[in-house]
Amino acid sequence: MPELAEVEFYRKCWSPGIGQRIHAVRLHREARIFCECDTEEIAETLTGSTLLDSEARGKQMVFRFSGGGWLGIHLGMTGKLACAPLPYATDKHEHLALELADQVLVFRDPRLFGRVRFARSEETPAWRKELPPEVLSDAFTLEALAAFLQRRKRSPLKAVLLMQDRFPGIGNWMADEILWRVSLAPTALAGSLTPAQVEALYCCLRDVCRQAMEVIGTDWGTPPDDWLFNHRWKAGGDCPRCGEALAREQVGGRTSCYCPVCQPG
DNA sequence: TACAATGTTTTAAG
DNA sequence: CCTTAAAACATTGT
Repeated sequence: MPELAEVEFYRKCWSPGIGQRIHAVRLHREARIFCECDTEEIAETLTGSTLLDSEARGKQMVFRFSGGGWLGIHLGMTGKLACAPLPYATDKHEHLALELADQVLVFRDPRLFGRVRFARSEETPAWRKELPPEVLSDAFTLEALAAFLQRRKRSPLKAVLLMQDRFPGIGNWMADEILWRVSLAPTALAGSLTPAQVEALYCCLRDVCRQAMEVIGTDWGTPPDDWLFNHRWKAGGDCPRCGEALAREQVGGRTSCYCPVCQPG
């Protein structure tokens, strides 16, 4: 489920815990999401510590704790964060719970595609330092985009936009939204764009990210009806621009929704 | 029943 | 070494 703006929304779900002491840590040590972690170290470090702050970069979140704890969370396809009042009922898909005085911060993920990383250190851990530039940052330049498209010139645009090492936070719906707005077919090869098309793509990329953060990242609002977003999810939708029936096709291993009229292949 | 689901990673092939 | 495509992962809902 979560892409750039949804991740930002979920990150803030734990903000009620900032400045609060963690009284107890419960985790499913055998869950796949902890396969890169020392779960003993997590419980040991976080119990009695205080949640200091959090930050999202693309789909990668990090929560910082007193005592040097760095908790990295990736939500995968079905992960969610929530803050619930105590007492509360747990369930089998909950893998991590941080109990505060009268609330609990929970991470649940039925499909287990999410990942947790952890470090205990004063310095920023390597896995947090080595992140690609955000799409909305100054470091994300038109030139960098053009160079990347050239490097992946034989791949379909849809597949390229999903590459997190260049477009952190972009996921299936955002990639479709971007390509629909810029009127490029998901199957168009990355190396086939004119300079003008590359520049248009650059602008749409940033616009979609910016607007998604405003609409969804703050309070999970519904985007305006002139976005592809509201029409793309199930078969039978019509293009909000021209009214044509939207098409769905596997591109880059994912179902892509597009308008065959506005985005001719 | 069978398939698809807002995501990565690994493997294999070119 | 680099790029690209496909399979695998685990579970739920249609």
